[in-house]
Amino acid sequence: MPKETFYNLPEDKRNRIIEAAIDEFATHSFHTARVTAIAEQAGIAMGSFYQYFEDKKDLYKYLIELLVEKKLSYINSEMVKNKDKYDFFQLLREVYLSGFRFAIENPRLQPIGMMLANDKDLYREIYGEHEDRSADFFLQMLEYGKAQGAIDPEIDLKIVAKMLTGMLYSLTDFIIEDGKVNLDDMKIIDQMLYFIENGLRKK
Amino acid sequence: MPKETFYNLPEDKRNRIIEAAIDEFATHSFHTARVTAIAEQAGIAMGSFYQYFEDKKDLYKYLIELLVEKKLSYINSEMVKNKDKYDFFQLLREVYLSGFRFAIENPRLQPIGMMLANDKDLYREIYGEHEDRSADFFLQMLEYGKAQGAIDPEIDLKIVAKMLTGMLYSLTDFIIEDGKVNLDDMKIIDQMLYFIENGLRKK
Amino acid sequence: MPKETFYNLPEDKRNRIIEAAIDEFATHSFHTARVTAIAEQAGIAMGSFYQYFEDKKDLYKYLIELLVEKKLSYINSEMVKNKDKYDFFQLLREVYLSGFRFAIENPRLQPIGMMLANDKDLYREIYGEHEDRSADFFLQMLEYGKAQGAIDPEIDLKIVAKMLTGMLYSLTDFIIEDGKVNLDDMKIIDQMLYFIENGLRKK
Amino acid sequence: MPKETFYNLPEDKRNRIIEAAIDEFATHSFHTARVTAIAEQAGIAMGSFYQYFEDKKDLYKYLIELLVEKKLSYINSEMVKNKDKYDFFQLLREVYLSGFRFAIENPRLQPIGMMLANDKDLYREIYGEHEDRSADFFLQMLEYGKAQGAIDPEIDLKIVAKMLTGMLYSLTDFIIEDGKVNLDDMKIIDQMLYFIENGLRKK
DNA sequence: GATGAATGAGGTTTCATTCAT
DNA sequence: AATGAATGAAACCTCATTCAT
Repeated sequence: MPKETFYNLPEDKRNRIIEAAIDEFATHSFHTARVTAIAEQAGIAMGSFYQYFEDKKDLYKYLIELLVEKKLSYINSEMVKNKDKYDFFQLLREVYLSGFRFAIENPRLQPIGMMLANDKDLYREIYGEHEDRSADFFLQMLEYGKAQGAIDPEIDLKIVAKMLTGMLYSLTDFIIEDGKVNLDDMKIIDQMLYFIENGLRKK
Repeated sequence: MPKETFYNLPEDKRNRIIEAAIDEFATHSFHTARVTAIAEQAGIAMGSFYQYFEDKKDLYKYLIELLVEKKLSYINSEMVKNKDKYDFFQLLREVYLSGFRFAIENPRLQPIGMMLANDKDLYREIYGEHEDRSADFFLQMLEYGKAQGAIDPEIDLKIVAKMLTGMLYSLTDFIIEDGKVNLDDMKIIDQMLYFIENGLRKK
Repeated sequence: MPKETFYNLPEDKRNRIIEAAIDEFATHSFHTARVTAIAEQAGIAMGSFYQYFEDKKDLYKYLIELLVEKKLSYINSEMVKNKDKYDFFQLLREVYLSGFRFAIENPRLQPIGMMLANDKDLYREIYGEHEDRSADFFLQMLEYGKAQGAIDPEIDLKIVAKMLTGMLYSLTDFIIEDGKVNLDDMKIIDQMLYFIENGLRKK
Repeated sequence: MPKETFYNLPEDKRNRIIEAAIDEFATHSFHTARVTAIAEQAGIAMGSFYQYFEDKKDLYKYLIELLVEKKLSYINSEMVKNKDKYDFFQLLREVYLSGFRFAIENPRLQPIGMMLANDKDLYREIYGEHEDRSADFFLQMLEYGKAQGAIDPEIDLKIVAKMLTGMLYSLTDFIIEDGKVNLDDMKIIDQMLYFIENGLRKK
């Protein structure tokens, strides 16, 4: 919740600040990130920062909100576009794929999320007791898949949701690290899907 | 690489320092961890700390080394004991299981590893360019399994190694969070294995 | 000495500013009082403030002047109305009484005066070397009383003037703190007068 | 409550810090007093300050405690020495006199007390709900005097206690301002006593 | 004249590390 | 070798005042 003043800023400057904040939080944890660095890089005076935001945490929360929103809209738009065309596993593929695409197009955002996930106190301050939102998301998908009869009913969905989350993160990391992955040949996705599908599909 | 003096310390005091360090680094990132807190909790003088270690990072590296060693020996001892009795999937089960057991018995060590994994700079400083040691470990296992003919040859092992790593971390986290998981009923493991095995096994 | 612009303001706005300033200076010392708070509460823009006043001190001086004026006129009007009807002690009673009444009716002004009295530097900046204007006032009264023959000639008027000042302040504070004092029963005044009169009256 | 470290300091340095603090708080309110100035004047590093005290308020509270203690012991020693020799008014004289002496010998302490008295929030933080400790002190004395039959029973002691407090402060201020008052000629005290005694004594 | 964003000096506090005993 | 005080470089944040529209 930035202050009014922030929203009144010319878009250009507002963006500079957001970009600077992303840069800083992508390379530093919340605690080691320096307000000074953000202000400097954004080309504003220290004092100005505090006219836009209550404090460092205020900016951080705002940023997280922004990123989540961006990512969700990104993923959903893909899903919504194709919802009817796919069965559960194709849907899952889309989710992973859009996740990867998002990460590739916004490589600085990945570490921010990872760092937040690792600062339990901060995470709780932002999301309350919601343990893990990503797993929740997968859990819903899985329940949908189960209802469709696509998933082996023997399988504990809660555990699989956790596993899918972990895999998504690891692979995303892998893909970004690698840098030069070309998602279009889809091999990595297919490999992964092949693995998951065999693991889940009802026989 | 602590200084000579550290190794010359009576075991009792050395342990107190290590325990204090674990406590601090388990609840704080490298940067927010305070040397003062460690010294205090260990019951040594601030000045003494710098007679045992070069600086904070020195202690940290040493600690990481220690933990890795401890974990590896933990896992390996289990494996070695049973190596001949199991096929690849049973081996994998043992690896995961011992990973969980280790985490449950040493719950403070998990967050330390997670935090390190998220501080790329620090990670690199410790492991050089070695991207991900856990994935390396799984990769070796997978190659062994492939050689045994247990694994579907279609599958890209490098990717699966990453996935296995991610799953292991996520599930470990899940198990620790939950707190009251009783590994003895093995259900969670079986669920997971069921999933993985279907995903990998040669048909 | 506010700027021209201030005096040109519509009375309503001018009053809002004065009221806001009183509120702020009644609850904060000169240094801790915030211009921002005053502007905000008065409903004017920060920039406007500096078009009305040179700076914070400018407003403050103006305010003090205003308050002194208000208080003096308050007291004098009572006195003047009744001057001929009373002897010295009755006059003194009126002074104290009107002092109390003023404080009760304007409870926010009391702390402002107290705080100023305690900031010697500020006080001097406003009143120059005039040590203590309240004592001066009492001194004049006392001299008048002495001339009338009402006061014991043995008594050093300068000292008594100081004492009367101190008592007035303390009692005013006492009365305001108490909150629910009903001046109409006059008991507190009579008690005080009884004490003072015995102390001063010529025998 | 300073930290251990402060008490372990060589007396010389400890005194330098106390002196510097007195200097700063005698000329600035709690809020405008600067830790920097104290450290500088005491000739210690900024960081050292925070090894001796929790924060600025910690030092301030300690200082107040110190001053109160000093003043009380000062007054009491005088009283105790002479308790049996004097009747109520002589005792009162001693109290005032020792109050003046204390102020003259410790002229920097007076403004500190005055400023505290004017910062209601701070005062309450230090003394809880105790409205006014000085008035309490006088009230006890007056009750003692009344019991002895020295004081006119018509008089409301609570009010007089307040008045005595106010007078004491005003006169102390007067005396210090004046600078060159020679208490030994006692005239000022006698004047004041003459006034008070007439006001209170039973007739 | 009015507005409110921009500025930056200045203050408190933290903590890794050094130093003196 | 052990101690623990000393140091000072940051970091965050506040607010009076100026500036640009």
